[in-house]
Amino acid sequence: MRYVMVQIPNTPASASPAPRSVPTSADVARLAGVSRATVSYVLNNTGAARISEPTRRRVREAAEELGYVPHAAARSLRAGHSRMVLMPAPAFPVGPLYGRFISELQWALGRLGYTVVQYGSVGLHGDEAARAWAELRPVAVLVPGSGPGPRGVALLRRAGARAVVTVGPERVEGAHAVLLDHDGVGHCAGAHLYARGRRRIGVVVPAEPGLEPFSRPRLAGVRAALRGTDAEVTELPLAYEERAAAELAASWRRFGLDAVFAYNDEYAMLLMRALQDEGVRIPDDTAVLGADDLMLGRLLRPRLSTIHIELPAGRDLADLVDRAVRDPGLAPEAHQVLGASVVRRESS
Amino acid sequence: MRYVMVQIPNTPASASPAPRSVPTSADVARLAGVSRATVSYVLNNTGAARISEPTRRRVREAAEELGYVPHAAARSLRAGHSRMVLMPAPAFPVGPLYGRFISELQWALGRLGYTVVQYGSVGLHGDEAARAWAELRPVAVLVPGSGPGPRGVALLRRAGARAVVTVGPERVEGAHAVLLDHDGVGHCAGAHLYARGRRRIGVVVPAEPGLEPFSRPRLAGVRAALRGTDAEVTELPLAYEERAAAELAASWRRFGLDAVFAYNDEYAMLLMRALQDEGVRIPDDTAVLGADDLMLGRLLRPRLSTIHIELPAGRDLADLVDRAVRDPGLAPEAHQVLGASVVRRESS
DNA sequence: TTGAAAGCGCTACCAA
DNA sequence: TTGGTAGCGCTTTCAA
Repeated sequence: MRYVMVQIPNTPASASPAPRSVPTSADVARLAGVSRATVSYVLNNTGAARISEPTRRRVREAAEELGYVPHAAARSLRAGHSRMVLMPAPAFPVGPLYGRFISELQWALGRLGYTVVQYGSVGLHGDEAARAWAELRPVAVLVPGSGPGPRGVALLRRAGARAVVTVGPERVEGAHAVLLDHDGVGHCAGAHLYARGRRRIGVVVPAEPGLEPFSRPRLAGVRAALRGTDAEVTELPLAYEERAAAELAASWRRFGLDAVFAYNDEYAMLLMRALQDEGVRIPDDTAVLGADDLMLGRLLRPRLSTIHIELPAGRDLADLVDRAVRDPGLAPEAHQVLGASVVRRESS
Repeated sequence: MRYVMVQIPNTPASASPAPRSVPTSADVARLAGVSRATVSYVLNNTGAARISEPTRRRVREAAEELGYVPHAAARSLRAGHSRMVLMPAPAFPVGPLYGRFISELQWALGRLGYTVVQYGSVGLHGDEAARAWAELRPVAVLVPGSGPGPRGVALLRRAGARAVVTVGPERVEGAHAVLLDHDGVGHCAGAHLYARGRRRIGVVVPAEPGLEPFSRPRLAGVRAALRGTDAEVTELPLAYEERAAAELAASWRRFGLDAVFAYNDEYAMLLMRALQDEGVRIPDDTAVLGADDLMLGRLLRPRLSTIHIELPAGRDLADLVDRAVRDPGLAPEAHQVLGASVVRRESS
């Protein structure tokens, strides 16, 4: 079905008024009968007690009357810096876990006086994206997922970014890094399944593009956990579609797997359903393990075992950004996020 | 468990170099031995063939060498307008449906030469938020959910926004509106359940804050669909937690409901599981109907009936924004989004 | 073919 | 206690 926009008749009253020009501080000054400097002093509460109360009132009233709003770009141009923290909007589909993390982070940065802006750099890649971000002269850049290369980071720093922080699986030269330990997630999964006596272990790798930075380390972590044991790891590419899951399940017995780590809870649900439809018993024939500890895992039957992931607290990350901004000489640090832990339920 | 940041020792090589000042077009001009005007001409390809090729090369090389990146704020200050489309980041948790919509929209606006910026205005409300947005002097503002009031819209327009578009359930004076027809979703749900012979119909209303703009109209739509019939509607507040669902399910028989419209597929899954655990047969005792047509509905047993929602195509919305920007005199239009349709599976 | 200079809106220094 | 003014980085008109 094709979506169609249907225009609804407007009430005559809603015709827009003639567009006037945007009021500036000069307009406010004129109306209040003072200079632009005075306006600036009053509206920013600088030079504190040095402006008389009547003047202040006149200025404020004039600003109110004109609907004056300061021009952020002009202000930061003059100031030579901004309080903007730029966050490229991630290209991959974000789950609820990550969404909450972003919210919390924005809130924490807001408390510290920063303005968080998510920039949709669709279609831009690598250094090109970094260039686009640099044009905005953010005071800090917070890049989720696999970000710019070292050249991009250098570019951003030259453009005045006092901190570049990547949040993802790998470290980038010149940038602070919050390393999301996806290897650890995989390791945790592998160790758990091994401890449960499983030896032929499948690992789902999403076919969707953009998830490689997460899926690769998770797979590698499973491999690492089982290295030197008698267990065997099989990589299972899987698209997030019913058909793909059904096909995988149809050839399941051929793989001879007694366990599968399904990348996350959503893929686990998809696969588990397909396996059940195929008559595979869970966990008797095959154990299924998810990750992210989403609500839906608790609602499945058998209840889904999962890897609980503790993301960095938004406050901590905000503090890191703030520290780096205040002290740009601060050598880029790498921080390892801890927090992968098994939540065993019924599927493993 | 508390998350902890662990600092990893740095390689000595990663110490940051002395921070130099940000190169400007004047620096480029100096290095290339030309004037700033020439630099501007070359880097923007203006005044087309009027600069000699050798000069162009010198300028480009100088820019490259310095890592020059133009200053967007200075540029738009001079130009008197920007190409920034501001989108307040929604406060409510966005589902995959909405996430895809945003992506598509960003892409489409990007194609039209706009820069999409999501602004995290956590903690700001109403006119205060509008003021914060206005400071950025966006050329257009695209507000998802329940946005600013008429005063906020007026403020934005005075600050130079050539288009204010709300995407949500209600219309705001002075703004273009894309009306997401949540009433229609509820209506569709009510009509379907009635047609299936159900007469005592529950409607889940999420207890989570921020979802009211969607849940209220959906409830109202169900009521509207059943007005004048012998069917009865019961409002069921429900938090997105297992316990809450279990409690609701425990007292289910007391309600005597033979159908429930569960707000969306996720709440439906939550409730359906609780009902099944309670021994309620679906759909025999109670029909369950979700909304949003997510993948997970297809994976439930019985398969979840749902309301498929066709969101506006990003391209269409981008076109609306573009039209409004090009012709600011354009009277605010309201567009009704069509596209609620039943997908009957097994749960109803 | 290139340069000089004005000015976008704002703030901060210095003078009155 | 208030005003004049320079200048942030950029583009664009006018002159050379």
